[in-house]
Order: sequence, then structure tokens, then C-alpha cells
Amino acid sequence: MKPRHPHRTEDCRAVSDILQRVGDKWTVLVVGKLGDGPMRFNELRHAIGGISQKMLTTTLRGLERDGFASRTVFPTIPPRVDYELTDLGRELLVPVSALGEWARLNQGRVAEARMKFDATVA
Amino acid sequence: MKPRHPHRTEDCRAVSDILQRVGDKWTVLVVGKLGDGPMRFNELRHAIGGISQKMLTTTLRGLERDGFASRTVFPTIPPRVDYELTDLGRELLVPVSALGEWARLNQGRVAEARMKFDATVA
DNA sequence: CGGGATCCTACGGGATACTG
DNA sequence: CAGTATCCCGTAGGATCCCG
Repeated sequence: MKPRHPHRTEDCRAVSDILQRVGDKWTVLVVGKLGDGPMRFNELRHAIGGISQKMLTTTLRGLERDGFASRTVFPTIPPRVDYELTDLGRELLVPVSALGEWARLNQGRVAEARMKFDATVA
Repeated sequence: MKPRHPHRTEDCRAVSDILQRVGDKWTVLVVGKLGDGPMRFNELRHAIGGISQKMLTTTLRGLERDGFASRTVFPTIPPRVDYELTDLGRELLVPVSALGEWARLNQGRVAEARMKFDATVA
């Protein structure tokens, strides 16, 4: 039932780092969309909806920097840029999807706990 | 190789919500420590190290609100308050630990990609 | 089309002091 | 001991305009 080995602090730091990296407002949404295949900038923009172009740029740059996505430029006119998950990005998608599945299944329980708590406080 | 069903937007939103909730600076560290068993306020404080008391309070309140942790007050003098993961909290710990394990194993690859990217830009 | 450069605001989060 | 109350700062992130 209970994991037998205590959680080591340094490991938790690594988790914390990754989660903060992936836990910003848009990263998982972008990664999720890219999980369906390569996409162009505005294609992503409209598929996600609500994201500013600045934040999409920032998010994509971050993913590229960490090796989760690749950027391919076609020097045509008008220009065309494709974004795609790398192997590392697709591997990341595995545990992230698992967490996502958990979130999907348990969002009701969280919402309920939240309502109870708020009611008790008020 | 490739997951056959496309990621639905609403599901990704749920993932995003949970990840933002859990992706703040301290939540996973607190949850990780609580994973070893019930703990008192200052016990947590020192076990984690570097966290301000304000943020520990905030983080614990958040966990309590979402039903991930429980708070037990012993009306003694001096007061004693125990925090403990709920069942929901322990269940959350499963996919989070998986992601954590991934982070631990792959932090090298991320660091490498990051260095390469930074070198190329500069 | 795919951004870069700016400006601006809200909020996460630290430091410090006080309280029951 | 376990908080609450303030003050303060940096940064995430939105809106807008411009460019090749």
C-alpha cells in the first residue's frame, strides 16, 4: 500500500523542476496537440484557442530548448514553420498522459472537496 | 507507437488544471514529504528546507481545500497540528511519482538539450 | 505567415513582525 | 508552536503594434 522507501529530497526537487516546467499555463496543451502530429504555428494557435501569440511563441521556444519539440522552417513565401514532438517529447507525453488520465477521472472528487471546504470556511 | 486517439481539448484542460495546481513551487515537495506519513507544521518546514512559513501555510491550505491532505488540530498548549495525505492525496501521488521517476531518469537529457540550444543561440 | 519588441497588470512568493 | 498580517518585488502572461 505504502511505498517502502522514503522520498528523497533531491528526487523531489527533480520532480518539482519538471512540474514547474510543465505546469505553466500552456505547455501541456501545446504538447497534447503536438501529440497528434506536426503542426504549424497558427494551426496550433487556433487548435488551442485562447492563447496569445506571444505565449505560444514563448511556450514553443521553451519546448524546443528542453528538447521536447523540434522546429522546422520552410523558406517559402509565405513562410511555413512546423513544430513536432521529439522522441523525448513523446516519452514525456507518457507519464504526463497518465497524470492527465488521473486528472480526468478525479476532477469530480477534487471539485467536491473544494466545494465542501469553501462551504465550511464560509 | 503513436496513440491512436487524438487528445481531446477538454481533457487537456483538465490536465492543465491539475498540473498548474500541482506545478507550483512547493506542492509536490510537501506532498512528497507527507507521503512518508503524518507530519507537523515545523517538522515539514525543516524537512523541506527553504520554504517560507507563509508559503507552507498557503500550500497546505491548498492541499486541504482540494482534498489531498487533512489537517488535525490537537488543542494542547503548545498547539500541535498534524498534516496527513488523504486517500485522494495518496492516489495522486501515484501518477505524480511516475512523472517524478521520469524526471529523475531524464533530467540529464533535458539539461543536455538545454545546453546545446543555448550554445546554438549564442 | 510567423514571429519580434513593448507596455502593462496580476499574482506568486519572500522577508519581517505580531498573536493565541 | 502554528499560524496571521503587511510590505515588497519579480515575473508570468495578455494586448498591441510592427516587420521580413
